[in-house]
Amino acid sequence: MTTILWFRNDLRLDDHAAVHGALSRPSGVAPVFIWSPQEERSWPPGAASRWWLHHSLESLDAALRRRGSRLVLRQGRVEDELARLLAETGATRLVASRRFEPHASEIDDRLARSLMKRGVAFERLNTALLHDPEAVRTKSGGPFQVFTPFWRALEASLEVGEPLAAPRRLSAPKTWPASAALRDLGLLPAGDWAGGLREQWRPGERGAADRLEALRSAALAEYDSARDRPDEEGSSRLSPHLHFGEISARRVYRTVIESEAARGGEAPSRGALAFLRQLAWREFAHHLLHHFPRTPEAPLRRNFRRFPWRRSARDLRAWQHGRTGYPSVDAGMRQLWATGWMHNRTRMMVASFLVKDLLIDWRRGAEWFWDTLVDADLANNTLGWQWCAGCGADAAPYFRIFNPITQGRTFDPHGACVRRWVPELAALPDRWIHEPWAAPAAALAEAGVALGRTYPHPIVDHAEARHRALAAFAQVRQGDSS
DNA sequence: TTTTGAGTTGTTCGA
DNA sequence: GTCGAACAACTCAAA
Repeated sequence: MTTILWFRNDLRLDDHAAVHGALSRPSGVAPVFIWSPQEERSWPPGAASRWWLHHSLESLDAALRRRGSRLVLRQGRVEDELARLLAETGATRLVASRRFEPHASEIDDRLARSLMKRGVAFERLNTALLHDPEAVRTKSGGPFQVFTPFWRALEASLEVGEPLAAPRRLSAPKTWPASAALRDLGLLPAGDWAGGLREQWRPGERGAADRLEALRSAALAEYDSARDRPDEEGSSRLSPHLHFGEISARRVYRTVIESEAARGGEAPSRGALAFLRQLAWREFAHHLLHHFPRTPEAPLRRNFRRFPWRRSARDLRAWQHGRTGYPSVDAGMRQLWATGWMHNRTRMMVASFLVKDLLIDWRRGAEWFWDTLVDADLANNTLGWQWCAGCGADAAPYFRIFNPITQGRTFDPHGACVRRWVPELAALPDRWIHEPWAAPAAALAEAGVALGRTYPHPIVDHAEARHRALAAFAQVRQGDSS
């Protein structure tokens, strides 16, 4: 008897209920991954995500080989490939992690029905989240739409048990099904632009565990304050690892809690609480996506359907390429392009700039992030953009418009981020680094900056753009029937 | 059913 | 330079 262990965004062996589920019966196990981007409809993994996936699959395969197994790779429609795999192995059981993306869970539901007819059980286990979106409910039985009550309710009921250890061995199936070669999946970019990614990241379970250990041993103590500073290494950088399931949220949660207990404090430190809150936002994002499956494409608040977004391919391109003329915005966008990642504060700032200063539809921003982020995650990306645009759950008030100069001065006071990612401004003194247009001609000349030539003039005036945004947002207020 | 309190991350203005 | 208030109204969640 053979069990097919179907890996998706759960590319690990540690604390993996589906792996344990597959091993729970005396049978051979065939671990498989099916590459089927055409089935992801409008959200096929972007180039940065594919780069990550390539290396993560490589890492998982190596881990499986150390345990007497290996990863079978296939590509095509999942339904067809699974049918073939079942035929090739004679398996009667399929085990996988539950997926929460609306389209993916539809595919899985359909598969479960068709497999049942053929006498094959499709077992899906929640390996991705701390909570079950169906189980956490408001007192009136509905889903939560505000973070704080959600987190309170979740904390009250949260029981995170001892994580499951990775298995020592996986028994091989009687016959190994055919496997594609990893490089044939075509996940790596054609041109070699991934150098920045390679420098910054180590996809796979080991890389994830190292990040968690760095958080536990050092960053957690300062997390409360340092996490808000893009010019410091204060954030956990666990997001891509969590997205691909190279580490479980349960493992992360338990490690933080146990580390705090070992520290001997009365209660978890401020840093630990702040971090767990961030982890809870990931839960909340999945909770929302599960209960409001159309939010990747449509605003949660209906009145935003009539929002007067501007269409400007030129402005959108300037934003994407880090040529808005606002150094803090441009630094973030160029870092994103080079490394597949951006600090959370910078994400908020560049998102506010696109949505409020440029009045460009948040979906254009979400699409760009989707294609460029190594941690692109439908739940998190959707929540983040809707929050910023003011049209989602717990949305930012309409008057919260980030000032890129103020944000730069507060969170990157010496312009370290700007100097690194916008090198043509590197020689400017701190005083002008976030607003080169205000610098005296002599200072610009001395720093080798010629505005409009070596670095663009601002594409909008922030003060004017702010007033324009306030007027536009006034149009979608409730009670305004226009 | 109605009421009440509260809501991640900001900026500007005027004292 | 620092500080508090204003920016408005809406929706959620619970009592």
